[in-house]
Amino acid sequence: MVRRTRDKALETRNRILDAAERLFSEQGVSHTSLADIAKAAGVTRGAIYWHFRDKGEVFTAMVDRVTLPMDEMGACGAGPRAADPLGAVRASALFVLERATSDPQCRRVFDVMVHKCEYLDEMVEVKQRMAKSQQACVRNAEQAFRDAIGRGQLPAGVDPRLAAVGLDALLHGLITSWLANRDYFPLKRRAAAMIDMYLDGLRRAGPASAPRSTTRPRPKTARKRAG
Amino acid sequence: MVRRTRDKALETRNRILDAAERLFSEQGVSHTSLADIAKAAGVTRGAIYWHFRDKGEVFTAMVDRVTLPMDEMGACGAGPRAADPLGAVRASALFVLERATSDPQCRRVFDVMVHKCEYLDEMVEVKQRMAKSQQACVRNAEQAFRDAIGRGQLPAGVDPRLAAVGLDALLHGLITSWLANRDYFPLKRRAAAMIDMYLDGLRRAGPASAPRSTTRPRPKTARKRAG
DNA sequence: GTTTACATACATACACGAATGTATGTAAAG
DNA sequence: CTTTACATACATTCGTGTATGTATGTAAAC
Repeated sequence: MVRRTRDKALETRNRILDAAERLFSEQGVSHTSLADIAKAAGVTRGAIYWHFRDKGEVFTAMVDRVTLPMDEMGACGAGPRAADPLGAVRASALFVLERATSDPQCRRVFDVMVHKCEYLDEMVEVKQRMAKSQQACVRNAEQAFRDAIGRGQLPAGVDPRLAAVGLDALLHGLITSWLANRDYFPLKRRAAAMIDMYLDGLRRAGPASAPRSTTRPRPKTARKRAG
Repeated sequence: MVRRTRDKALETRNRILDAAERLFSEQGVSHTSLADIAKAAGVTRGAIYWHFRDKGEVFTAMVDRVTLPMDEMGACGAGPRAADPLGAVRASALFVLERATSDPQCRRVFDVMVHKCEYLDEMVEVKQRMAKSQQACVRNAEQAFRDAIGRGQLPAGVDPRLAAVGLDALLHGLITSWLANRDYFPLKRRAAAMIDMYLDGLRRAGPASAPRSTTRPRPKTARKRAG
């Protein structure tokens, strides 16, 4: 069995990536050899070396096939012309969690990216892909929060940047924890409640929102600079 | 140079772990060989095999040396007898972030655990260590929130479990994102503001905290079960 | 306080498989 | 007939595990 037509070749390429996706998710990236992938895909290593330069290229190609959870955040239109920016953020966040928990391929690949690979210098491409995804998420949320303040949906005391970074961290933390142990928290069922809890907290924030805690640290005479 | 006394042997063991910590953090776990570690520690592989069974044991020993960020959460006394449970949570959370950002060894090891190793079946010990740390954090926060409701520090509408999981996710997400890219957000400087934003949100939560968003999805006739 | 006997704390050397990259073969598509 | 899309074969490196050597600490016997 040798040369197939162009589309057959593409199909072979996808079978390789499918196999890589499964094996990476089962055994981790560095513990999966190209021989393993070839065997699982029903081809030889020669086929892999024809389509990709090395394992790193297989990995990035596998990642490039899917839409990451946070990518949904930038997609959902929370632009300045949206009538309900806060609602858009809510919908986007729910979409992110929905995709992360329900789309099997997205879930598998993201799990590999978070828990089954090591980020060294050679992984810059994938790392930057993730960083871009995150930055888009934060920027979008920040803009939406700013708009929400302008439209009176949020009090002026809210720091849009802080709120956006917090939302991103919350989503990221939820997804990664849930992927590490799905019994830990029923993320799908409680996703809406979690997002609403966070957004409601912003909505009700007072202008001078200082905690009234009694054990709050007294202001020291000399304050250390924190970087 | 051969057999040193007992304390010299312990020193050798620590030098091996120090080298492993550095190399794991620089090159990742699976891309670091025992020969690399031995060379960096100024010993031979024989010394490593004397102190540890294999690389996995080196890794877990390295992890066991340090206190993880979330471990601080369980340590800070937020027990039922605390007069100010919410303040205790705040202090604990700040302590977690402070340790994660300021203690170089904690930061390095946690970075390795999060971004520089792959969690396969063989890594159960370390994975469970992390899970335990997280569960203790959530349990502690949940109890504190419950106490806070009892003492009137939080409105009764707050779901303690939800708030605790959210806080843990927020902390975890902040730390991991910051470790991946420290320029992304000045975590040390804004840690207190971030925690206060979250806790203030809980404090001001109304009893029926339904979002007033106009783009909120209409209730469908048939609701999908979310698991 | 030597000597004996053994355990400790490594260093050295070797044997093996595993993984990679490359070079080459080859049959079908265009 | 050339290029494509692989398969096959080979060379080499790398990492591991283990076996073995060996000098020292250490404790007891005498």
